[in-house]
Amino acid sequence: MARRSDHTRDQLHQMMLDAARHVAATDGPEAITARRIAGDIGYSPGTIYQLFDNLDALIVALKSVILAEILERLDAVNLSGKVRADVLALVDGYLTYERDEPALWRTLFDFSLPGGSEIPESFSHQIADGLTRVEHALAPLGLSATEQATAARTLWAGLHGIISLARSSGLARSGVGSTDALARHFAVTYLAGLTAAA
Amino acid sequence: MARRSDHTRDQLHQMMLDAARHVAATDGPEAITARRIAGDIGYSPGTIYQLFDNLDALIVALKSVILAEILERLDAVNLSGKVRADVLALVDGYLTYERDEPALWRTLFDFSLPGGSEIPESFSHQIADGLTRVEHALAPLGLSATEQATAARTLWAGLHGIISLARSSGLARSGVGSTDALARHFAVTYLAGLTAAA
DNA sequence: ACCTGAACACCGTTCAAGT
DNA sequence: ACCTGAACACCGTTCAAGT
Repeated sequence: MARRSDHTRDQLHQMMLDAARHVAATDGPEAITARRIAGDIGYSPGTIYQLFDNLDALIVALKSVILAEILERLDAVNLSGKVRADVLALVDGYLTYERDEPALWRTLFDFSLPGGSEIPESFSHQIADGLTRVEHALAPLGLSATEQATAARTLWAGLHGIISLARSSGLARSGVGSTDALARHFAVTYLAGLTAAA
Repeated sequence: MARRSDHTRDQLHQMMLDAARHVAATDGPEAITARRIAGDIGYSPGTIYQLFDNLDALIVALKSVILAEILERLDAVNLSGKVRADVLALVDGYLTYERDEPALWRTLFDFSLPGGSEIPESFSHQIADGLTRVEHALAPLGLSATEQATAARTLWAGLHGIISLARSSGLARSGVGSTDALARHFAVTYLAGLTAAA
């Protein structure tokens, strides 16, 4: 058998990404295999390699989809102009995504690609996009461009670390409150430090 | 062939851990395979399963070794009683380990185990140990026990997030300085926020 | 041109067989 | 009792063969 052309190249690409997202969300990123994805869309494993260089490339593309979903959450936040409230709203949006789709969050951050896999251009671009949202929320502080960029990155990374360690090593324990409380404490305290220094 | 008893059970356990550490440090955690570890110590793959339930259990044991090495770095820091300097010294110790042994750092944090793998008791205990070091550095601030525990966890997780994202997505870019600078900025600013609030 | 599916070189893990 | 190594059920990836 061969030569079906039931779907265009773009359709096939999308079907594979959709299948991969579903598998990751349902059974975790480690359940993404060439045979599984191909089977789920009714094609043979070999077909994947017509659309992607290899399975890692498909997973990287999926990561990009997930990151875009997180950015959507951040975009849904209406900025009030009050820095503290706006940063907390962004933090909440991020926390909410992680709670809604823990397996996808894990696919994005917890599932590292083997060896010296390159960070694709588009990926860095998306991260920069997310950081821009945070910078907007910080704008009323009137920091210098460098300070603002540094602050956005620190907030982003700090929040990431709290969620990451909470998931993998039970960081939030006995009396220090929930992960959410820790994340909010971090954001508020860091902001206090920023303004105290200025 | 069979029944060699060239080594005791404990020796074999240690040899496997040593081999795994060497493989991870040299070729990364993904290079740890049963055949590779067994071959490196001159045994057959099956022997591994006499010492460990499965390969993941061996990797978890290796993670514990790596975490212990990090704790050693923190222990090597002499506390002066000046909070800012002491916290920065701990941060430096941590950053130094990551720079000295990036592949081992990756083995500990970047290499997640499949599925619902449990966090072993001893692991949480080691993390708590590390947090205690940070709490000691914070002691002069005279925070309540809860505040101190929260602050130590926030510093630990925030630093982790900065290193983690710096490695995986080029967080430190254009004008915001190095990962080290970002880490120090975070620690100093968070501490400023802590004392400003008090 | 597009797709298949068998084949290759790997995995983790098990377990009968050997000493 | 301890260890082997072939075997099983998986991987990712390739590519001759089919339409």
